[in-house]
Amino acid sequence: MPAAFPAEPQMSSTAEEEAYRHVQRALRLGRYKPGDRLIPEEIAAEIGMSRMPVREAFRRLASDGLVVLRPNRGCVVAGLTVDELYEIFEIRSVLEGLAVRLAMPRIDEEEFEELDRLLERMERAGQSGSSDWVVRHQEFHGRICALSRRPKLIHQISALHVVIEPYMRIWFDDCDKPHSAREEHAAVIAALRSGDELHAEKVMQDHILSTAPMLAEFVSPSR
Amino acid sequence: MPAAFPAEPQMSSTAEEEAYRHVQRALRLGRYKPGDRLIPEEIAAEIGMSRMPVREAFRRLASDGLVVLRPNRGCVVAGLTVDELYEIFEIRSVLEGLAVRLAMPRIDEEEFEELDRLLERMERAGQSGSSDWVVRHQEFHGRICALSRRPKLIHQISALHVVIEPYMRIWFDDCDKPHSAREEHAAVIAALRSGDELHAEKVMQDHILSTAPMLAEFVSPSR
DNA sequence: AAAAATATTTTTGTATCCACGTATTATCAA
DNA sequence: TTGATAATACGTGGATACAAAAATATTTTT
Repeated sequence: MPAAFPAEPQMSSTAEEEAYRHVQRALRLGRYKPGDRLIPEEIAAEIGMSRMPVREAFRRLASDGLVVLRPNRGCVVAGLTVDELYEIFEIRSVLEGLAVRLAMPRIDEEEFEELDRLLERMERAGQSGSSDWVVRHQEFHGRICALSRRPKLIHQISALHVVIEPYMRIWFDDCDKPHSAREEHAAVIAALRSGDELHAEKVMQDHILSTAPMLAEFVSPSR
Repeated sequence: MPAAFPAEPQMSSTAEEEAYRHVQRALRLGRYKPGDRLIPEEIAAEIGMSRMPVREAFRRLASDGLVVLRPNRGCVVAGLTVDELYEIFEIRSVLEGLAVRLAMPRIDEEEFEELDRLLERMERAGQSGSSDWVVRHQEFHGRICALSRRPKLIHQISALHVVIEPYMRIWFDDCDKPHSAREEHAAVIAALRSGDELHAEKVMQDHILSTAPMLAEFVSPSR
């Protein structure tokens, strides 16, 4: 339910769900900064409900690693240290590597064309400097993961994309340079076409690991 | 905070935490069966609190994948299908494989002796048929993970161990046969001693993947 | 007797209330 | 002025209250 990828359509039936979506969205867009305190009463007022559903939403957000909940001291926006950021990318590398390996046998020509299309869309967003490059990028990775047909794997990877999303946005906004993303992602597609599962897995791992250092510069220095 | 491994010592300061521990423990021990409905009021009464903290604990347990929460219809114990069980073991294989790779450079002779001790303890528990073989087994895997010094990685792996724990217990209880576990784990230690990171990673992956089919027999057939 | 409709009970979701813990400010002594 | 201490404001955790939804039991109808 963290859901970076699937763009889940369903309308929120409960107040808790609405609170969860509302705060998660704000966090992904970087509206709050790490360390900011989230006061249930304020957020509840924003979306017209009482504190209880918001409190419950906080629990889920804490499980997702988006906020930190300390007893009697409330809810603060989680931030990543450089080490934690690298760690997340290490984890992503093996999880998405696995996803690629599992996806390979399920990709037909039609699917390759879809991946090419997604790559193209990501590139266009990148050219225009629009920050929905980040969303397109998630879509690209998400599409490959989806092909693995492993719900829990998809879910976990998606959750990690949510956690790093604010940093991806900062990174993208701060670098006009047309970075090497295009070639790297094209290389992933090429590796998938090669039919060599282990090779493709490796290419995805390398792609992900090569991204981390670029983001690391934009992580708040210490803590 | 799912915590299969670290045997966190801290006393529960909040009611929510106590509820979380209480229910998680019951689920791990297999006291409830998949599909069982958990009624907040009942559990609250058991441990002497109101249903609010229990509700909140449910949210976390749902994030852990231990229960399923459906709006307006309460909380039911999650069960794994065969596919889901295999999927979890696939995920474990790459995560724990990564952990082994990262742990390797940090293991000294003293640590190897500790691993041997843990292997021995696991074996003794296995011989005596005591079902804390499962706990010893977690300790062994947990020790290796801990050496990776990657908090989030450790946390995720630990969470997966919690999810499969009930099935591990059923499996162990149902098989008096002294299974191949001893050799497999000894092989992991040997691979770590070899100093070849990629080899050790592979050995751990194979070990984990080879376990899945044995457990799969004890998963309720369909659903 | 089976199916449908209705009433009743149970349980869930959310709001409100209160006591306690924490942070902040004000007051005072060195 | 600075550091300790007391007073105050604020926020959190948890209990309780109540409305709405689901599940269950009951009655009615065919």
